[in-house]
Amino acid sequence: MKSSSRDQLVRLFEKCNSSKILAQLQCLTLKLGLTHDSFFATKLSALHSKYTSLVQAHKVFDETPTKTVHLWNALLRSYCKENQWKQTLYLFHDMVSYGITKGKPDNYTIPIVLKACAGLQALEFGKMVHGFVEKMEKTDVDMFVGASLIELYSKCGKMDEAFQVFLGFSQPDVVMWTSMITGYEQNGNPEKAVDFFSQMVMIEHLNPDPVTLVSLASACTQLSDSKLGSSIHGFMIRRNLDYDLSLANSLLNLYGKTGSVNAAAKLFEGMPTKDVISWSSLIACYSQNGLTAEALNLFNEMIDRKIKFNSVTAVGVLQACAVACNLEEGKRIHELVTRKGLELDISVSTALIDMYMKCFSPEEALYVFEKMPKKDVVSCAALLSGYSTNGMSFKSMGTFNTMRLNNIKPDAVAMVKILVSCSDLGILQQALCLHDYVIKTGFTNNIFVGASLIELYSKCGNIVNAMKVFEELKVKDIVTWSAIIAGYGIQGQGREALKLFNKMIETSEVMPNEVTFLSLLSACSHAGLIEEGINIFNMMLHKYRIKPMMEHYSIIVDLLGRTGELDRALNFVEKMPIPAGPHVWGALLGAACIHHKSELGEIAAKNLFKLDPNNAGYHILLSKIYAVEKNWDNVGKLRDMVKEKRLKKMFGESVIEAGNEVHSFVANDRLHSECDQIYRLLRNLNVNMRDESYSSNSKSCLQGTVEIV
DNA sequence: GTAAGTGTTC
Repeated sequence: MKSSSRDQLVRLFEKCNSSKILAQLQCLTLKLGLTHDSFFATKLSALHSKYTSLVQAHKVFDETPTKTVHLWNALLRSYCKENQWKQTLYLFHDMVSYGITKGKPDNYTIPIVLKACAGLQALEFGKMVHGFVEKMEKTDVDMFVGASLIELYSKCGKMDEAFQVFLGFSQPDVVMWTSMITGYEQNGNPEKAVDFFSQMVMIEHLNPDPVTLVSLASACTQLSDSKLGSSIHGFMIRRNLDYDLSLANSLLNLYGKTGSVNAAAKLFEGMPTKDVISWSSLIACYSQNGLTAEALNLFNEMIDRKIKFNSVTAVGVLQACAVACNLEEGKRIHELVTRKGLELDISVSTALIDMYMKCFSPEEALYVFEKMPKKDVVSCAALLSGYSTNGMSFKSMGTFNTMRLNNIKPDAVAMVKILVSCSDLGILQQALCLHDYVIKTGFTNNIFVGASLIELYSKCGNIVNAMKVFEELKVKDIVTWSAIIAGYGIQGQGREALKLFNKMIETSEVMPNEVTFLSLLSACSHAGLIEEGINIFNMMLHKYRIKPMMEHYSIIVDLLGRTGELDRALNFVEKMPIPAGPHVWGALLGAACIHHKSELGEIAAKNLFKLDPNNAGYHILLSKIYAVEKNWDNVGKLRDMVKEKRLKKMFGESVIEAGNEVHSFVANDRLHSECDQIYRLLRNLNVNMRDESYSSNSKSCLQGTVEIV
């Protein structure tokens, strides 16, 4: 009788799927006097953690006198599932010290405990558990334990140790292989991850499952290998795995990151089920590939279809607003996000700051920043770099100081942003301090930081230090090479820049890219090296097969133009394979202005007024050409046009360091306390320059402007 | 009972 009611109860427990049924089952167990039966206690504890609470689960555990391994395991698993890793470890400690009634920690216990260790990155505790495993009979250790050990070591960044565990098994299963692949992928070694995958499939003839393919797809994302990615997609379809949501989502991400927008959209269309991750991934894919309208449309579709979005979705769509410079939509999403209470999420706030900064609304960005309950490196970096894009780099330095006061340590990206902001200011004193800081914080060998430091010193006029930084870099990549080449260019030392370029070609295996050529061409332009510049341009085209961008064309026009080769410049523009953009015509207009060629100026201006009608600078340049010719009628017409269109010219601001002070000036500035003396000195300089027959053109004074247009 | 998927500053 008793045994049959016990069997019935077992069956009822199997069917339990709600807290209500659980409560009834608990009553029934009590009535039948089976609460102390460790089997039911274990079941009750597990069900409580699933349907009610951990507290209830723990209560059942406490009230059970016979604590079997199963009961312990159930409670450990409950804590671990709730990510209460510390509690899990305390509990395990109790279990081995004094708590256990029957048996000892087993193959079920170890993976739970190891998971908690991995979550806490508690390597020492994990090693102790490993020691525990090593004392077990080898035949008793199963592959669940093996996979968990691999996960522990891989989460602690110890792939060598993970590999040793892996080698300890003669026939590792798919999960163990996958754990290794995931480990390498997550520790920044995607090549090795792909290697292990090939071995597993080609040599061991094991069948990858969806999880294996997810990890492989992540590795492909890191490698930007969309080819291998598509073959995963093919494999997935052949094996009918396309129902696997995680796998489809990770492919969606892969396509997005490798710029295969159409493939991503097609995959998304065909997915039988989609979750918030699928939607967010495609929105981010659109944003990151510049299809901002598509990103916004998809987000709006989500709202229309009442699909709930989360903070990740918000970040993706805010990026679209930032890229599109769409302040209106940005504000609307800010409101939506606030209504959902997501605006305090640190990454949403950061995306908002970035969006407002890129939409030229630094006040709004600061408002979001100040409301953040907790600031981190990334949000500070977003604010700091936003100030520099809004021409307020002096505020960036203030933000950097706030960071230091709040003990927020910059990472490599933040460091780059700080250095770039300082470059805008061109303050050598500050540059030296920052360099010192870079050394102290150990960023000296980061190539991105190195390149920014080189640029900083160049812009502060200290090429010696720029070169020192360059020479001390252990690894020199194309970015650092281009930075030092550009540095010499800024100094007007075009020949040195060319020498460095040749040295790079001869002594290293680094291949020049479009940025390198931009730096080189601009160096030639600043130094007036016409033929060298043309040669470099041809070399880029024919030897390196790099397709010139608009910037390359405009530099060549600038180079020809400022050296007086105006016919060649116009001829060059007319032969361009793509229609010339505003910068190209602008360079031509600038050249026409320096050399007083009103006819050429008119050609350029005609195109510019079409391409960039609201730019006051071009109107002013043309009017200056007319002024030199004393063609006051046309000057007047242009001035009227500017007034009529209400165009405003942006002020160019100069900053100079004298002693320990930084002074800033704009054109015709009379605000400085020593203004009279400054203008007196300028006049003297002008006289001296004329005496030295320097070909300054005080009538147009446009040399600086040509670079800006 | 073990392995996996989207996001913030370059």
